[in-house]
Amino acid sequence: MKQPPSTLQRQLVLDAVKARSDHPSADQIYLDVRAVNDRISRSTVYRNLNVLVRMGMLHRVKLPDSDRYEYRPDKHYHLFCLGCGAVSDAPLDYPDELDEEMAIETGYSIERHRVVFEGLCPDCQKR
Amino acid sequence: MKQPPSTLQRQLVLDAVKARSDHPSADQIYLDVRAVNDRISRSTVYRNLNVLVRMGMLHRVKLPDSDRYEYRPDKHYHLFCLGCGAVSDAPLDYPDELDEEMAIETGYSIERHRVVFEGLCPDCQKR
DNA sequence: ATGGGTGCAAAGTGTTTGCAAGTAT
DNA sequence: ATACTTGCAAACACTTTGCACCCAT
Repeated sequence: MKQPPSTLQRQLVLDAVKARSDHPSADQIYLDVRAVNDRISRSTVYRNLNVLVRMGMLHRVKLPDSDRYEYRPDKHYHLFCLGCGAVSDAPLDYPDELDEEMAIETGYSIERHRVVFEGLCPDCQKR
Repeated sequence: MKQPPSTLQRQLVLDAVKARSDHPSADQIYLDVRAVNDRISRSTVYRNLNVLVRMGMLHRVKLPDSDRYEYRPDKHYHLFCLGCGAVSDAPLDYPDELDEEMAIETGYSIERHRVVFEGLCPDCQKR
């Protein structure tokens, strides 16, 4: 039941995330949205991020510093740079079987797993 | 260079974490420490958790809700219950090779990766 | 007219920090 | 003496919420 955004504000939030591939934080999205329309409030951006995530149109990435958002629909792993906070998608497949295995082993019903690789990006290594 | 805790407060914080296997949050640790000595402040607990993590005597587990702490020294994965927030260690080995692979593929220098399985624990499934 | 969405300011969490006083070596 | 640690309160970063108003159906 994926509905399209029903307000201008919602659409702008979605567009802002789509327009970036660097996993922006809520506040970066707010700033991008503000650059387009400076009458939109921070709470509206936060609220709409939550709505869009609930609708399944965006995904929230949980990182050591804060939550980030992405448009890419498939589950995947992430790389986090401890130096500059940059985030990128990891070149690894998401193994669904692992969730099933874990469910069987532990009795949990597993919805997903999240993986974050932490290290220094090439730029930060030079410094 | 693992030094033993040098103050009573530090020792109590370490003891409180050691005494639990349920990955307590900073505030739960604060409460446990308070139960032993009610003159210890919240900031002292937070500060000492940071010190102990920096010393390598404790490990910080990054979870969707807040940071948790554990004494177990080896890297491993975690299970997080979306219902009640319970955390446990996952029965899976930590593959060091994966960090090397990722480093080669991406140019990052990888320090570690963190894995959290999210789902419902057996108790929460019943509800 | 009804239900959802908005902006604003205030409140909420979880954590850190400035500071003056205290403690250990 | 020196460097480190404490308790307190205030500050912080990030996010959510109460409320009155607005908009679209």
